[in-house]
Amino acid sequence: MNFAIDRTNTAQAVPLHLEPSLAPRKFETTCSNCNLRELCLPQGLCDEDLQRVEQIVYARRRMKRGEALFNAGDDFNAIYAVRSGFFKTSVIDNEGREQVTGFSMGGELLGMDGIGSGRYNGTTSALEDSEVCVMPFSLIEDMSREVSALQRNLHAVLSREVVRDHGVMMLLGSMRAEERLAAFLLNLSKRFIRRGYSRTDFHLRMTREEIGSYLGLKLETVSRLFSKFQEDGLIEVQQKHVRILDSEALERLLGPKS
Amino acid sequence: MNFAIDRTNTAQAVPLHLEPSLAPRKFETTCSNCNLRELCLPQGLCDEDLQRVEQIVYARRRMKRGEALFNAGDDFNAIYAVRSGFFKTSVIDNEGREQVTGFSMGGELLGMDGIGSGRYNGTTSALEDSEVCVMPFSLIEDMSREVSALQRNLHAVLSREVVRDHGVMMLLGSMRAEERLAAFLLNLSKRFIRRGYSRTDFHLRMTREEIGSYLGLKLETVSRLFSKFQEDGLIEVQQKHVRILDSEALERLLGPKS
DNA sequence: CGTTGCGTTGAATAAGGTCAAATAGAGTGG
DNA sequence: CCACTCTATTTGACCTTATTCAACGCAACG
Repeated sequence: MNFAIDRTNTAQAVPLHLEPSLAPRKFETTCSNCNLRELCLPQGLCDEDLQRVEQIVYARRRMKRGEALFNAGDDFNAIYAVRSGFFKTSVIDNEGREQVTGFSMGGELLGMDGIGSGRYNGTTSALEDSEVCVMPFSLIEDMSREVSALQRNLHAVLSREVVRDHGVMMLLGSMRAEERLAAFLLNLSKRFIRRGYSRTDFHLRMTREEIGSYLGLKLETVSRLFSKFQEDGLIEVQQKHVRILDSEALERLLGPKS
Repeated sequence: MNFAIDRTNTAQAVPLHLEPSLAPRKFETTCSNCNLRELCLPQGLCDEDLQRVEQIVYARRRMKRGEALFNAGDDFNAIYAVRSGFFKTSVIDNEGREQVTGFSMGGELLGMDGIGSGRYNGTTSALEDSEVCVMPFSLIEDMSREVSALQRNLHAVLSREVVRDHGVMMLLGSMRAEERLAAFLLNLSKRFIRRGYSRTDFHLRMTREEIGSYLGLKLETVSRLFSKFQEDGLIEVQQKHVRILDSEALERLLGPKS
């Protein structure tokens, strides 16, 4: 296993997929005045550190719905922070089966699966028109040697990704279908709240099939469960729009085996 | 979410669970002459860096079978490298269900799930008498600011943990029971090979129930599959001893859906 | 040599998957 | 703006897989 990452070029590096027009420049929105700051890599940094860290954002990239931010196997250069929009990440096995490993929204980081091997392990694509901050990883490494608060945050972010994944394993390995969907909805709700959206009303950006893949269920099962939750008065669903009517009951579903 | 890690004490830190007898000292076996070096944190380091990095190993800890290295919720101080033995890590949900998230053997690192929150997220315990190297995380952070090869390795290790977890999600979310067990056996085999053990003959240190938890199956299902694989001439099982007779056939099981 | 934990096996059951058909929307080009 | 297509979703009927419940065997250990 070889994880030589090309770090001969750092600040000068121009990832191939970036248009020249996206070369380094001052952005209207910097980390300092980004409203996602406290959910993102610069979380908790003091002003001075923040000034330095925002230099890491080498570019912005706008994505259209359906577009891939990176594909499994692509050379790893950068990690990305979601500035707006919604993403899914998935891995494909030898037989072509897709497993969605996560959905990402504002402030969350993408591409960390590429650090270890120098190639992205999964494919990440936009589920709606989106924008990301491009952060060349070599810059992050350089700067985190100097700004220890950044170093700490980077480690924390990586570690929390591991913790998140263990939660998904629990979901996939130990929960029944109903519980999985309830956990999924509550998790989305919680993340929307932190971003200032409604805790009860939201628009799912992913299909039933993508939800199913993430939850280890077939799309028909997901659809049936949505209908069942609706019949039971827990939620209201119409296509991609969901309203949570009784979140306590959803929480209870996660509870005792019933 | 708060991930303040106490780093007021670094080299002086004496984690509470360490006996005074385990205070820093020269070890018979250092990283430099550890045969697991290339599977572990110091992978690929030059001699000079290695000298410095082996200072990180603050102590060794011997573990008896069944003993917990750390429990979910314990304060996070250190990550651990397995020097010998075998471990399982699991998380427990609100309703007391256990999900095994991984099994670890020589050279693999434990406890990285604690970095983000300052508390270990899962419980790791020894499945046989074992020994670990104790590496206080604050030392690792300090040194990885100075030794960039260490920094790179730390990031790589964390990232590979994420990749590994995504593989498990694929297994749990998309594979059928037979495929899961086949994948499990082949994965163990591969890891044993790298450590110089037989690729075909090994002793499972975990129970059927623990295998089942890891694979998202019930222990009876695991037992039946072992029997079936044996009937089909793929393996020979007797209790915890397994011999792989036809690894190509196991590989094929992972293949097309049959 | 009984106890205890772990593993195996069988029969019945339930949960979710598969297959199929109908419907509803969203997007597209005329 | 409307008709048309294509895709996503819903729902039903049936089937398969893995679980549940239960009994029994085995091996280690005091």
